[in-house]
Parts: sequence; structure tokens; C-alpha cells
Amino acid sequence: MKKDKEILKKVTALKEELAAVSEAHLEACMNKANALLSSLYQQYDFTRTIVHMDMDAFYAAVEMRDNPSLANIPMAVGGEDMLSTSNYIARRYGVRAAMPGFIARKLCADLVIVPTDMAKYSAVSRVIRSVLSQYDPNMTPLSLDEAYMDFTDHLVKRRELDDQSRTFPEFSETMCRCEPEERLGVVSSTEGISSAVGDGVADVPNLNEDNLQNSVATDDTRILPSATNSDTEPSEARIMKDTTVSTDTSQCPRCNMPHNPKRILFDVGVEDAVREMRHRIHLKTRLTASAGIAANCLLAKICSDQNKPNGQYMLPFTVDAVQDFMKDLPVRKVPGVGKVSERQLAAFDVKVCSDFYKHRDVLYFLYSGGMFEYFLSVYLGLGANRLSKNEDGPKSKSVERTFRGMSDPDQLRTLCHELSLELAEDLKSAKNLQGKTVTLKIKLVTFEVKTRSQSLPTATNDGEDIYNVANQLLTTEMKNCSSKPLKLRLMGVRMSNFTTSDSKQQKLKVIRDTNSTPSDKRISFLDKIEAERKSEKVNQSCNEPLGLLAYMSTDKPIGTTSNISNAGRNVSTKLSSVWDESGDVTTRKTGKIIELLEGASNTDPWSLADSTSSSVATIPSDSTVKTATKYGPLDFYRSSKSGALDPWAKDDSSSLGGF
DNA sequence: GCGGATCAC
DNA sequence: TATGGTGATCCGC
Ligand SMILES: Nc1ccn([C@H]2C[C@H](O)[C@@H](COP(=O)(O)OP(=O)(O)OP(=O)(O)O)O2)c(=O)n1
Ligand SMILES: [Mg+2]
Repeated sequence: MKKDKEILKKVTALKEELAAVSEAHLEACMNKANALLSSLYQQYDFTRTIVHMDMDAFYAAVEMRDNPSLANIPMAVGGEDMLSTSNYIARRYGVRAAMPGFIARKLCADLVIVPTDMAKYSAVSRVIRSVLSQYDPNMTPLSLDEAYMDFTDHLVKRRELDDQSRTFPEFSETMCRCEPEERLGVVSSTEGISSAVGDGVADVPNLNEDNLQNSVATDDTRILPSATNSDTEPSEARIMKDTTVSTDTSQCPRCNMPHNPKRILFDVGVEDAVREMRHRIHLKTRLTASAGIAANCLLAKICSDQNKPNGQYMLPFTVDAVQDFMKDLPVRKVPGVGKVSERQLAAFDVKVCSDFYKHRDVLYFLYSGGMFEYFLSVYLGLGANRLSKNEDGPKSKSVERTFRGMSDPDQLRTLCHELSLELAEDLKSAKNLQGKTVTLKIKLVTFEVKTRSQSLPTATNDGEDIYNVANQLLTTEMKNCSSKPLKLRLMGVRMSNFTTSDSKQQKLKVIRDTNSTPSDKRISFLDKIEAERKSEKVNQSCNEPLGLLAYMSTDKPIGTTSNISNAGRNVSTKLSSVWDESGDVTTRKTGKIIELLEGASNTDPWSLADSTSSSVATIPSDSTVKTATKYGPLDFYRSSKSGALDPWAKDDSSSLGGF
């Protein structure tokens, strides 16, 4: 592939850089790394018991459950174009998620592809979460089929539970699988028969036995029933096959199936608690789950993969066990290390996690701060041991669509409009979110991806507002490569930069006080001027005028590239802020703009021309210009220490009310 | 703030 | 013949 070559190119460039570096430098890197390492080493914390659970072949399993004819054949969920996942039979042929259907068929001619049904998976997910919540009400879902839980509190409470509340019916397709509380009083009829039952229920072949050697006995509540404090391994209790058969033949009034006289008793230790949770998921959904148990989220997540499918793995809560586990773990198993990182790391002989340590000097040199620290912390097996709060909502929302090559501008615009309106609807249904940054994403037929974004001075979730901006970005792109047709295979629109409760709407304010506080980076054109000054290495003296700010009326939306001309000069500038008649910033088209033109003269006439106009130095006679009639200059100074003055301010009494 | 990349699911 | 959609993050500028 072409991508492969690019990665390799980057790697060789880095290698050259590395070769050019002195040994002393590398030694310094080593010292830095060691310092970081010893500070990280302090951070081991085995006080929490974190569980990560992950459904097996989730979408595929749901479809197999609902259509038994799919149960024993290779199948996948998705479309002819792209697969979302595959069942374990198909995986034997190499059929994987994110694989185009037609390639999958080359690997497996008999593959059956079932269309995705997200609504169904969401519903199943809710059922699963209802079970998980009983083990940790603060459970944090990562996706429909995956969640972190902190079992620490549950395990304490669990010691007080009686056997009955840890007893559940064995799985059977044809018998009642209702929860005890759902069975109401019926449980009493089988009282006293809660004997243990083994693993390996017939309907669910346990493809991967849980690793038993891992269950080292300690006096930790995580592992043993504290009540007995016995050395017996928890699963052993259940491995005894003395199933008791009840004479109870009554039917569950809820599911109309006979009660299952076979019961499984789970002990109070962690591993049985997690088995119990998985079993209850199975009872409720007829789907299997895998789980990992460890001291933090990182380890738990990695562990949940160890005995997949339908298995679980507990990593003992000791430094030795953790380091031993990490030592030979391929870096690709580490969350955050994907295909590309794996390649890059491999190029520097980093293949397993202990290589993070072995090559720490080189990695320190190659990677920047955050990533390097992450690598070392991963090597040590460190990770978050508190579940992150269930957040402040999404940080972005987007809609995108893939289609067959399209280049007709009208068609593209129509699509852009559709996407914008859909996005607006999404935003409104998502707590009426409003955002400031609109991003247009396009993918060329060559698969090259580009994003173009523009931040508005105020937040919106209006479909036409979004379209105004997105369409501008699109227009700019089409113009930008006008030589070619700009043939797209995908278009997307994203909104981000959502307003938080404290953010007030900006209003226009004129400041002439040179002692005022320096501005932050809100004003892009001020930054631009700064940058230009710096690049020219011109040292401006204090209070020297940089230019004139023109503000004038426009009927063009934000994002429009316009030319402001004056005194024979002109600048091409993207309209970044538009105010309505009352001085409020607006996302709508008609309003006032304010832009900077260096070296402009107040005695010469100004003009504003839309970028569609070919002539900028003179005033064209199209309608755009006719609306650009109102203008006025504004002196713009730079203050001594502070950099640029801030002619804007958040909501303030001196806002201009109309010009 | 912007744009490219990478990643997860 | 044919290569997804959504959301997040990081880096470098
Ligand atoms: N590139 C991907 C990966 C996954 N998914 C969806 C389909 C999966 O069923 C679901 C869960 O993802 P997992 O990574 O957990 O994969 P599975 O659950 O399918 O399989 P596994 O048994 O490996 O967990 O997310 C997707 O749409 N696109
Ligand atoms: Mg899964």
C-alpha cells in the first residue's frame, strides 16, 4: 500500500535524525527517562478492583441469537462494502471488522453478511448495562458492548449476601432464566437446593477455559470468600457436579417457561462475582461476555482479551505479577497503539512492552512528552484506578456519508445542505447542544482526506447557519483546486467547541485604553498580524499604528473570502466575525464585519468585494459591493508589554449598539 | 484555532 | 465493481 511507504519514509527520516544525535545527547535522554521511571514507580496502587467486560463478537452474536440458522456458519455483520464485525467461525478465515465485504468473500466464499441493526444492539446494550449496574452503579460504558466497573465496593457488600442471592439458574434455552426478583416468591419453592453446578453449560461451549493457575489463594476478599477463609479455590466449589433436581414443575408466570431446578451458587470472591455477572448477562441476553480483572483500567482491559471468548482472566494484584504480565505483552495489545504505531515502534525494535524500557533512551528522543510517559507507565502496568466521571457530554457531533464519486458542484452543495440539517437535528436532540466550530470533511476519490474548519464567534445549532459555513468551506475547496474536478467519495460536517454554561456571547467593544489587559488568543487576525511581524523580524516600537480596522456592512456569511481594498492596497481575508444590528455577534449572513488592513489610509475610499469578484482594486458593480456601503476606520494600536490590544470584550456595558 | 494523523469500536 | 460512521486525542504549527 501507499500508506506503508509513507510510514516507512517517516521511520527512515527519524532514523537519520537519531543517527545524527550525539551519544551524550542520548545519555541525557536515558537520564531523563530514568528520572521519570522512578517517579512513576511510586504510583503502584492495588487498592481497587477494576473489571472490564466486553461482549463476544457483539453484533454478530446478537444476529446469531435471533437467527439460529446463522449459528454454525461463517457470518459477518455489515454491508457488501464494509463489515462491522464477524463471528468466530468467520474469523478463522481471517474475516475481520473494518474489512470490505468483497475482500472478506475472497477469504471465505460462504460468508453470510447480515445488515446491521443498531437499534437492536442498543436495546441489548441497555439490558446488559442493567446487569452491570448492579455490580457498580457508576459503571462507565466505553461502547455498546464494553464497560469498566469498579468492583471494590461490591466485593465488600458481597460478603454479607446470603447464598440465595448468589444463586442463579443454570442457563437453558428452554427454561426460565428470569432474575430472582423477577421470579417473585417462586424461589422459595426451590429453597435449600442451591447446590453447586459446574461450568461448561451445554448450550455455551466454553471455548477457552478460565486460567486456573491464576487463582492463587490469599486472604484477600478479591479472591476468597471471607466467610470461610478457606484455601479452596473458588471455582472448585462449583466444579462439583452434584446437581440437584427439584420436583418443582411450575412455570414462571413471566416467561411461561418451566423453572430450572439446576442452580449455580457463586461464592463471594471476585472471580466468582465476575463469573456471576457474566452468567447473568447470559441468562438475560443469551449472549456471552468476557472479562478482565485487575488493579486498574489499562490492565483490566488487556486482561479481558486474554480468555476471549466467554472467558475471564484475573491478573494478581502484585508488582511482580503485573511486571511479569507486561514483559512479553506485544505493544499492539496496548490501547492507543494501533497499526501505525506498532510499525513505527517495531522499526526501533520495540515489539513487546519490556522494549519500552529497553529502548527508553531512544523512545525519549523520538516521542514527545505525553506519549513517552504513557509508554513507560504502560511498561510498569500503571493505569487509572478510578473510573472517570461520566463526563460533560460529547465534545463534537458529526454526520458523514460515503458515496460514489461526485463532482457536480450543485450536487455537492445539496449534499452539504442535507448533512448540515441532519447535524442540526442531532444537536437539537442531544440536549440542544450549540457549537462554535464547523468542520467540513471531504475524502477525494483517491482516499485523500481533508478537513476545513471555521470557528464562529458565537455558538449555533441552526441548520442554515451550519450550512452557510460548511458551504463556504466547500466553495473555497472547490475553487482552490479548480484545475481538477474535485471528485469526492465522502463528505461530512462536524460541530465542536460546544458552549459551556459560563460562556457568554461576545459583543463588539472598542477599546482605546492602551493599559488594558492583554488579549487571549480569541482573535485570529491579531495573532496573524503578530506572526507576520515576528516572521519579518520587525521590532515594532510601542504604540506604533499597525494599520486600520475597517468595519463595514456585508451580506456575506462568515467564512466568505473577501477582498478589502483601500489606497491601492487590498487584503484577501476570510470574514471571521459578523455583528447584527444590535452589536451582537451573529452567525447569520447580513451584518457588519471588522477586518484589519495594514497601511490603509483613512482618506481613501474602502471597498469590500466578495471573492467571486475578479477585480479587487476597483469597485465592481455587482450586488455584493452595493451592500458594502457602510464603513469606518478604527485606529489600532499595540501596547508596550502586552502584545495586541483586545478590541473585543465579553458582554459589557460599552458594547456598541448599532453602528 | 486549524489540519493532518491515529485510534477505538 | 466494490474500502463505514462517530467520536476522541495528539502533534506541530
Ligand atoms: N471497526 C469496528 C469495530 C467494531 N465495531 C462494532 C461491531 C462490534 O461487534 C462492536 C464491538 O467491538 P469489539 O471490538 O468488542 O468486537 P466484537 O465484540 O465484535 O468482537 P470481540 O469478541 O473481539 O470483542 O463494535 C464496528 O462497528 N467497527
Ligand atoms: Mg466485544
